[in-house]
Amino acid sequence: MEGGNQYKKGLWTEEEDKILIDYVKMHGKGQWNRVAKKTGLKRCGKSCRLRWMNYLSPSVKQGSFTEEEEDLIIRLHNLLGNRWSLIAGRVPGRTDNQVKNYWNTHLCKKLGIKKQSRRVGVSAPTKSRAVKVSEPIIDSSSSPSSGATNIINEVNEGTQKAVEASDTQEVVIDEDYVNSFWASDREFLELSSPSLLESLDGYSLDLVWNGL
DNA sequence: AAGCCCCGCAACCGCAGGGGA
DNA sequence: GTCCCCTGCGGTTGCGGGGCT
Repeated sequence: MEGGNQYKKGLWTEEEDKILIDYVKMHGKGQWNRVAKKTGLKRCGKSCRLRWMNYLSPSVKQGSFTEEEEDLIIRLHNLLGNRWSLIAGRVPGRTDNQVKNYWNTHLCKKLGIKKQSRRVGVSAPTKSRAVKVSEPIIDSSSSPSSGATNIINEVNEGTQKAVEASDTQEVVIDEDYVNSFWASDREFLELSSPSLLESLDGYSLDLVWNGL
C-alpha cells in the first residue's frame, strides 16, 4: 500500500488544506501522488484527491441537503442502486461521499429501510461494480417528508416489480418497470434538474443491465 | 459535573479500470 | 500482451460532538 507510515492520516488541518488548494491552483487537479513531493505535504495521493473532491473543490456544495435533493436521491437510488457516483453526478454540487453518508445516516432511517443491501454475484464480495439494490422494504409510516411520501409509495411498489431477489440474492431488474418509471418521471426530473434529465437521457441503461 | 452512549461525517481501505510505456 | 501508475468507486472505520443518565 501507499506509503506505510510516511504519510499522515486523520483529519486535515487548515494549513494542509491551504497547501492543497495552492497546489491545485498552480498545477490543476490530478497527479495527486505528486502533491507530497511538490509541496512537502505528508499526505498520500489518494488522501489529497479525496480531500479536494469531497471538501475543498469550489464546486462542492456545503450544508444540509434540501428536500428537493433528498427526493432526487431517493428516486435515483431506486433507479440506480448504490451507485453513489452516478447519483452524485446528478445532484448538483454534491459528492458521492456526501450522498452515500446522507443515504446511510438519514434516508435509510427516514424511509425505514433496513440497512441491508444486496450484492449481485455475492461470491465476489469486493467486485462491486455490480449493482447493489437496497432492501425493497420501506416503511411509509415513518413520517417522511411530504415530498417523499409519494416517492416511498412508488419505491415500495416499484421495487417489488423492479427487483426480484432469488434465494441466492441475485438481483434482476425489470427493464419494463424501469422504463415506465423513467417515463413517468420526466416531469419531475425536468423540474428538479434539467442537467439531470439530460445526463440520464444519455446514460446508457446498459450500465445497469450489463453490470449484473 | 462526569461518564457513557449514540450518531453523523470525514477519511481510509481495498479493489477495479483505463491509459501509457 | 504485460506491467505500472493513476484515478475512481463503494464499503467500512473511527473520531468527535451532542444527548442522555
